[in-house]
Amino acid sequence: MTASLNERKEQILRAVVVNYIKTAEPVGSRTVARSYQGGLSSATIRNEMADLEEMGFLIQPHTSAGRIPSQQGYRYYVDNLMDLNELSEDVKERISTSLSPGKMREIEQIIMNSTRVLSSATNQTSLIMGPQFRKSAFHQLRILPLDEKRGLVVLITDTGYIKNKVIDLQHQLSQSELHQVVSYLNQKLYGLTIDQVTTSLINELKRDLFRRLEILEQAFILLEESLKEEKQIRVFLGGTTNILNQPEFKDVDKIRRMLNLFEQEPLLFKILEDNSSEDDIVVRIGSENELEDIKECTLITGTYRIHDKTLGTLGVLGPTRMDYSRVISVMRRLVDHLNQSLSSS
Amino acid sequence: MTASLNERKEQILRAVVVNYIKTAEPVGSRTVARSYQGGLSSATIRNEMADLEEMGFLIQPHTSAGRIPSQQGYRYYVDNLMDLNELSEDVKERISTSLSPGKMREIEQIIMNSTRVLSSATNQTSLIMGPQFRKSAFHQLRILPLDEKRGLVVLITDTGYIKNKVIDLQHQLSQSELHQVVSYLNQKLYGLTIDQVTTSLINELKRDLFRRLEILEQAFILLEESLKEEKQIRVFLGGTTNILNQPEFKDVDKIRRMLNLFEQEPLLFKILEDNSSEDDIVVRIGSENELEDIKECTLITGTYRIHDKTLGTLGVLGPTRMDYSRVISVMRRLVDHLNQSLSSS
DNA sequence: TCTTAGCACTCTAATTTATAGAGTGCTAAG
DNA sequence: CTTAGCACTCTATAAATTAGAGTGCTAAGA
Repeated sequence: MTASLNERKEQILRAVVVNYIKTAEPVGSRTVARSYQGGLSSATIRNEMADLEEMGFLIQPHTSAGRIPSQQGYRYYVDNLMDLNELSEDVKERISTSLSPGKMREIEQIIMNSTRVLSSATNQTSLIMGPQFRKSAFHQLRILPLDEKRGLVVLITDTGYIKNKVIDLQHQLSQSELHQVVSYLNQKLYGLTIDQVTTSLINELKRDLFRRLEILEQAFILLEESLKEEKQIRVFLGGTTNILNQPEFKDVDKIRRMLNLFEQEPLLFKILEDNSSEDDIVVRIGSENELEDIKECTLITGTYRIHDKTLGTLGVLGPTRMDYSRVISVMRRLVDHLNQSLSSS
Repeated sequence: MTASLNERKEQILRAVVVNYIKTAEPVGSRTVARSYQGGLSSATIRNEMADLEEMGFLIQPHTSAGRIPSQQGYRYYVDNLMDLNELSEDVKERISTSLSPGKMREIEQIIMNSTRVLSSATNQTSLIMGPQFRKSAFHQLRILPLDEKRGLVVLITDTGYIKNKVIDLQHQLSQSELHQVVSYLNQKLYGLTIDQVTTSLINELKRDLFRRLEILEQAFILLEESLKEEKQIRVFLGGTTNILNQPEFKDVDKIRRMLNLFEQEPLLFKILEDNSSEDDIVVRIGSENELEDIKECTLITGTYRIHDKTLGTLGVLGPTRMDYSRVISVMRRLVDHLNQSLSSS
């Protein structure tokens, strides 16, 4: 816990942060003095700023430049100084229309729309992880015979995931046999989370069933496969090009590293998963992030849920100099809308 | 048709192209002289190069630099001078293993694997358009009741597409009613391409069916919707970061334009569709491309098919200075493998 | 004790100048 | 027709110069 600042220092720190977020240029004492309510000379401000630097809230890029906020400075700002700004009607509307139900029963649709809104309303890159398949509860399994040789397995979870997979039915099963198997499985698996459907459970069921039906090997293999395949989850990205507008990414090499990161889905997944906490919204500034590649970035994540059950996480990733107030406001509203529109369906 | 060149000019042009592709630096007369079989002085080469420039095959960035190939130069090289290089065992293997059947029944899997191989083997950005849904033939329609209120429509085409969509079944249909509708539709639609399933045909069927069943409005709406939704097609991208390694993209602004293009799926679709001709492989150099944004790029596309029916198109996009020989070789082999592995399933 | 005007000092970023080197075109001789 | 030789051009890099923003410190004033 860092010591708290007196009123005046707070006001100066806020001025520096706000200004720097807006202009991306180091902020000098004169600039702060101009915006300071009540009037103080730049010299006084200079003294205070020197103090703030010594205390670790500000940084001087070089001797004759203004100050920029340190990571600790941003942190103090977010925790104590920032006030959330009211969203424009335009943004509010885009959020509601893009999540308007009716059109969308598919969860993937909702997610992709969310990335779009999130990135365009914040001018940053957004990433969204859909409902965690592994934590969804098993709801229904169906097998549709397609022709003599092939069938379609359809797996449905309580969070609205619908996975399908074509499988070989080499040992031909009769309609009624198939039906028996399917209803047995549905009965046994209903309500379990996908994580709970372990290999050993499957084996147990298999043994159980074998007594009654003998040609099921195939059916089980496919079940296992279709589950395994979904262990990794999809992360959706939006507005990746937005980082190119940020002056901190004028260096091609940095751009490369970022874009490279964006192509590695497992990493993105890890980033989001690490941050899905009980709190609705989490702000991780700079080195507060675990992952080396984003230690110069800020990640703001929000978790959406349905009846207190965590479904997924959305995130905004950008330079530490990001408009915290705006991003958090947008995130707040989007999460609320998501919670609402998912609960109502 | 441009005039053809004499042996010596061809040899010089080839040397310039090959060298420039390799080094990305303008090629001087000395360099060409060194690699010239049979020995000629740089002065002679200089004269020839001056001729080639006047004829439009070479360009001089500025007076005291070497030459680089013009668009026309590349074209001549590709049409007359290039010999396809043998692929390394490594690449061959990656192509076959990534397309090995068995694992993959899903067409999307195959496509995504192809993007990966294509971009990594060419060091360029690859884009692939899957089987054109609209041109696939209707195969089967199924409706699975999920619970009282909802059903799952499953639409299957002859090219292996499986689309599903959850729909409301507000006016409740009995099992048998549903069954009647579905089998009627299957009978009527079988074998038509999706493009042929027009709104007017649907309306006709509707009228026809209304005589027998009255509560079908819903079912038809969903059919129409699920078809409409798929009008736009997915284009998969691979290796988008590869353009950052190309020296012609050291300018952040160019990068932005490119990445922006990559985010606009409809444009990518148009690019690929424009180039899916009868020819297997098409090379479009620079301004031969329609789209303004890629007039400084070369696009090499390949079309894969099954029994002479065009399924989809894959492309490699990079600067005009690209290793034509290698890209075409990789593309050739990948297309062959695709054709083969799709025909066999 | 706190504030502030004043001033010398520092450092960067932009601009100018100088320099080296690669490559050319032309000429004239073989 | 080929080629050695040479003056010339142009760029890219490095070095030098300059302008300006902002600081820290001092000393005087409230």
